[in-house]
Amino acid sequence: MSYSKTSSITNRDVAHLLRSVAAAYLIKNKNRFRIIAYENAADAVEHLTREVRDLWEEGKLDTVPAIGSTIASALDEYFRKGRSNHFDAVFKGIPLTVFELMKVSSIGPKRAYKLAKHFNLKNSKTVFADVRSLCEKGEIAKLPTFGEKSQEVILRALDLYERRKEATTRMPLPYAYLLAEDLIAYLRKNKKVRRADALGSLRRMVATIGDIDIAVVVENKYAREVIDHFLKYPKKISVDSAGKKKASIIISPQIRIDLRVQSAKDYGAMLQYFTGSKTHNIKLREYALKKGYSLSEYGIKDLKKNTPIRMFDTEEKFYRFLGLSYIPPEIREGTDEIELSEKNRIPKLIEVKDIKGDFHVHSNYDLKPSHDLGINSYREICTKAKELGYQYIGFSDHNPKTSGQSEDAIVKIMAERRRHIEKSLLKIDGLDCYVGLEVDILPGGDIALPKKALNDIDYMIISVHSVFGMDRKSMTKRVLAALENPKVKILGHPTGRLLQKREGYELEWEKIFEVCKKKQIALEINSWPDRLDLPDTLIKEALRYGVKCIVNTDAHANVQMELMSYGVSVARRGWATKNDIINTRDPKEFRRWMFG
DNA sequence: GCCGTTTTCGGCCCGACTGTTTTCAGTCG
Repeated sequence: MSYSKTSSITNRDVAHLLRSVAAAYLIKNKNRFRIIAYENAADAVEHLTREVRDLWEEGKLDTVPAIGSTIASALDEYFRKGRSNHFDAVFKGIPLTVFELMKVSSIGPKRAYKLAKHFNLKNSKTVFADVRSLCEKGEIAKLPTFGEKSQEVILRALDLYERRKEATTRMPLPYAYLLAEDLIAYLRKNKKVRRADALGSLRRMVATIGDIDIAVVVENKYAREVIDHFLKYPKKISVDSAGKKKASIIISPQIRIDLRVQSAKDYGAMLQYFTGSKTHNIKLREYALKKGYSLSEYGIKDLKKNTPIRMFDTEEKFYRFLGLSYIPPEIREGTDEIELSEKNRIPKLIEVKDIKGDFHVHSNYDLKPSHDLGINSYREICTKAKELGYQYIGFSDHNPKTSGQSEDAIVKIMAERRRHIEKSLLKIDGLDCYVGLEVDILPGGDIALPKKALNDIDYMIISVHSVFGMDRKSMTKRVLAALENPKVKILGHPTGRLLQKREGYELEWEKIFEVCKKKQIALEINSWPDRLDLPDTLIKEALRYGVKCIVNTDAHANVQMELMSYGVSVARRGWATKNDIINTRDPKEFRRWMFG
């Protein structure tokens, strides 16, 4: 089973391995709860905030939920030797092509096995082409329990799979939002639609979105009509399924839209169910079951009494009936939110209206920067900040480039910039302006600004903008060295990830957290759509360490200053309260943090 | 195979849609 070098095994690899075990057991008709156990273990590994291989090295595999003694010892052998007798035994007799075929939607373990066995498919490299040609020859339709329609479905799914492989599979949250808005506007054109919401991972504000989930309120008798309307969405490229209560369309090879219709009186249960996450829902249902209730998208059934299902028009009532306080969608990830909600200890998460300033904004002032300029002047940025209701603002142009100009020239540029800002923004009522700079962290850990220029700025955001490929240890050393500079107040987009384009670099986070806490340096939560960096799981860890964060937009144009809400949503997913975020403080307190 | 402030045994989330069947298996979310 796809054994690779054990030192580079990622959580995804392990999750895939465990899922393959589950599939193998399903094919062999083993106890279905054992199958579920392996699927749960795979889910758990996928949701870990740390590398499972690191946990294994530290002897902490048993701290992973859903991994018990059996799976732990099999994984132990797997990490040590690159293979495990236990897993090998499970996979015995199952062609490896099965686990390839399962990547195609509509092909699950059973059908994959039937295909691989019956047609003796052994070459994982050609298996998709092999199945395609079997479809085209009409061979698949002849198989028992398959048929003409199944053959067609498989052919279509193969098309999608191959087209999807070329493209990235998920899109950054803000792009998905635009798509969802367009669809909702289209749905509302049908007057029978009383309400429409984007749910699922969109409502939970996950950084990258795969499918888009939409729910609408419609009177039962019009459900069919609204679903038909949905199926005629102009951007649709194919219909995946269409029933009386739900339907799915594909709008590009990698984007599927699921629609559910429900009446107003039980819409609360629908919202709850369709928002997810899957893990949250499963845990909630297990919790309810212990109290004698069964949950579904239609409401709550009392298992002890033979009463009709209880309906809820709002989510708040749904949770309250179960003895739980409301849980914001952003933290419904199946960690510990249900336990805390039961004890009424869900924190009050930060909101957009709490934000009082933006500290990562690029202007068009030409200081011969190392990276791109913005398009608005300092004054225009201030006007925008006032419009957004901010009480302070920080200008953080990129540092002047270090090649091609002397240190003295750079010092001069910086002094001139400071004079320019002070002159042009002498008095703006109710808006404190800070002169900042976003400075590159050079590969050796130095910062890309001469010492003599430090006097002309109030604060520095330091960021890695080059040489991303360093190993964890060296990168940590590099960042720690740069954090020592006294003018550093913010570590910018701390992982350097670009969603769907570039993985972030690895850091020894405990060390970073420690220094940031000691020196009162804020970790940035960057709202830029392709960044959303710091990621939510790391925010949660940072806050546990007592580190503060700051939410910025990294705007290069005024309109981008409006993207703050995405950064705030990431903060919320990291369980951040107002108190955890520096730029919610009132101007006086903020000044104290800046210069204190 | 995992898990436990009712349990170390006896439970384990719930339903829709499709195709191939003629009551259900497979897949999906």
